Amino acid sequence: MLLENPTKQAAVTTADKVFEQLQHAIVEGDMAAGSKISEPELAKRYEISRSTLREALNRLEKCHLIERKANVGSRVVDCTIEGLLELYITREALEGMACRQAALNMTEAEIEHMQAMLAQHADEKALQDGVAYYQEQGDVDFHYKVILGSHNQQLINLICGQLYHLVRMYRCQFGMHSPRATRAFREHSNIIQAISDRDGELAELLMRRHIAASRKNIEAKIAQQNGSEKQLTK
Amino acid sequence: MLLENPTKQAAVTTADKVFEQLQHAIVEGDMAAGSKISEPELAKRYEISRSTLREALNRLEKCHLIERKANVGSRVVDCTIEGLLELYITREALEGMACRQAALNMTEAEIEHMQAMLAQHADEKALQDGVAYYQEQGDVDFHYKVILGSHNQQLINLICGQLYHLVRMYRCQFGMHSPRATRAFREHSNIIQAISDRDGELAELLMRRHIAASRKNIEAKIAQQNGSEKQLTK
DNA sequence: TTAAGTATTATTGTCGACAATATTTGTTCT
DNA sequence: AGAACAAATATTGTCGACAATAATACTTAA
Repeated sequence: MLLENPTKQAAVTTADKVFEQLQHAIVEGDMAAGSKISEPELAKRYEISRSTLREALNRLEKCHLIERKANVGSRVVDCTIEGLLELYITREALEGMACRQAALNMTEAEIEHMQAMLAQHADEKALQDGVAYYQEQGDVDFHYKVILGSHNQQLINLICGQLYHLVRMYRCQFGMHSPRATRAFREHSNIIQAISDRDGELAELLMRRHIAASRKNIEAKIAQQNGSEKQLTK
Repeated sequence: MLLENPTKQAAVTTADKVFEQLQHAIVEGDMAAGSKISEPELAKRYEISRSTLREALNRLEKCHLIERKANVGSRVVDCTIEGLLELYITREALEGMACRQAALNMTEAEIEHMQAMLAQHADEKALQDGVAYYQEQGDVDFHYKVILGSHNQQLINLICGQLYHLVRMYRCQFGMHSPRATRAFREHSNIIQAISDRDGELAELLMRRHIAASRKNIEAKIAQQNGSEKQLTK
């Protein structure tokens, strides 16, 4: 089975479980982006006390899914185009470096495993051409493997523990399903090659271009959406 | 007056104040790195309830100064050489990108202000040659200005709100006072020039080299310390 | 004496109530 | 009628107590 987030550990406390539920609700848009959060109401809905709810809210704040102001309260972050661009620029920096480190630090076994994963995705792609889900999951898996391969706990925490929740939120809310299957596959392949060659500089460059391409793809889709919306409301 | 952290806002709630005190205590080493945190004891010492202490602990965890395990408790992060290297590699990625964005997004007024600041530091340097404090503060100010100049809230939050607390902690605990005054000054000068020329690519490259140089400087110092320690214990 | 198991203690997680602050509603004056 | 001020309401911040889990100390058996 493919993990949603390779860095997360089992939710043992009730605050953990509520945190995960709220996380899903925010990412999927069940809790509207930008909406205010009422502690008494949420606590009642999840049948927990405000203390443990606040504990859960603190974790949501840690991965930048909500924002708190003293004596005022919490709001779900809102998804803006500016925010999306900022997020992808940050990803470019962090994942680019992670990829460079992966080229330096990954074990041969890890590299072989990633190559096998890519081959498997290639088969699935050939089989279920057009079905975006596996490709989507494949993309996420690929990026996680590279990040973990950096063997840099700081980078791993920042990207997997914080940024990726926001990335998933934007993907859900803007309805992105990474439809650049064949091109992304080729890019992944080239990146793995660079890592396998232990060419950190090239690996970083390729990863940055890969993410930049993804960003531009999303930008185009948003521009397109805005265009059709304008036509509808006209 | 020079701000310690340009992104922080006034501490209004008592949890905020305790958070700041604990932050100082951890950064300066008054709370030993790696030591366990007893909630009842700390709450008693600061004369607050456990609830507000836990609120403060949550913020400390947000900037990676403590680590929590469910049903076990919190520990102050420990300063290892590996952690230091990971931190600087992450800085290289994030501040490099911030510098590139600053070259694209800073206003002319901001650039002029930064040039003026550099000139002032030059005077101070000439006047108080050898006094490292102002140079240290100058370095911090310079980096903050560049980061804020990126106009990228994501980068600003990550670097100023999270990484820099750890950076200060390492600087304090390892007794670093950035003694590469003249060289750092020249590097700052070149970076500002690149920003002023709106050359994002060069700006990023120079910033990355600047941070890498700082990292190597610290590495050398640590190696030197270890050497003398070995001699002492021999 | 050591090891394992059990009982005890201490620490963390969760709860409901109160205090302090912000927001809303209602009133009064211009 | 609109704006400014005041009262009432609701929300967040803080507190102390209880429940659940982990760490410790003790007892017992091999």
